Amino acid sequence: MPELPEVETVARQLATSIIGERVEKLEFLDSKLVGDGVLLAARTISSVQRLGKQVVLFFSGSPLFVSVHLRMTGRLIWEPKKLGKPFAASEPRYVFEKAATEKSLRAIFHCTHGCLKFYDTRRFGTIELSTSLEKLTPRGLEPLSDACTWEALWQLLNRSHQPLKQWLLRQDRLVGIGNIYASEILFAAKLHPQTPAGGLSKREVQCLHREMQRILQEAIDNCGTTFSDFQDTSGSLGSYQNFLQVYGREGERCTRCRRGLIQRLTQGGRSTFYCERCQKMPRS
DNA sequence: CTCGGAGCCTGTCTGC
DNA sequence: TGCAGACAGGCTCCGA
Repeated sequence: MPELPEVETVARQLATSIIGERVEKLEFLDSKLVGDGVLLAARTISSVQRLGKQVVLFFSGSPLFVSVHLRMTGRLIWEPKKLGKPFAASEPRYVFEKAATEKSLRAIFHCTHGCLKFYDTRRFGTIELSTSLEKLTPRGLEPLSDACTWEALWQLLNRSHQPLKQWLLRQDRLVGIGNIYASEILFAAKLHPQTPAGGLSKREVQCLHREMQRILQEAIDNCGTTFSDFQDTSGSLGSYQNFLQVYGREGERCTRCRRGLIQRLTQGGRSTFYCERCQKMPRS
């Protein structure tokens, strides 16, 4: 369930390992993944960056970009040749359990000094090759960019009748926010998830904007969120799960007001968590 | 144009 | 113990 902070973490840590690596070939092991891997032959990785929820590899020479979308269960793991002991790109101390995960190996970037392996249990992830960075760049606003002022957010929210929680998940408006952080941001901003997105006051938008940036930044500082009950706790080993106030806490008492209980509701087929007491629906 | 729902996919958990 | 069904969820597609 990588969202912006998890993808940012993966991109940053991957950058420390693979910049300067020369790709020999890109091998696809899943019929769902297609592309001309030969294009990458003898190209050198010059940069790794996050664009929305995608990890994008930049190459030196004529324009060529590889975008990896991790979706739900995708993981990128750098396995150096010499060390013999592979490790997660996002966590050097990670003990890799080969037998358990080899089945989900979907693609391999063969490089001079090792392999960058793409694992994806549920096969939702994608790898895309493009000569145009513009094509790969998501349309939505980057929530931590200079362009994302509260006024810009207000403009985007304007006129939408969609419930706020579902609006936050729309990548064509705002990129990077997923199910976990949407609940956390709304809790922090004391906004009910079913509040119509376009109906917020100026003050509420300012608060939403401030809390969104604070939570995403704090999550990045903690290397994202990892759930211990997740199939195997590999990939990014962040610690932000220790800071989650509402997500996955149905029935628990609110840590803020200490009186309300955390409720769960389904919006657009996905779980939303909120405090029944301090996230009131606005009077319409 | 906006919005909601189905479908994609597989491992885990729950109930019978 | 074994099986069926529900569930997790980012994103695209389709229909209203």
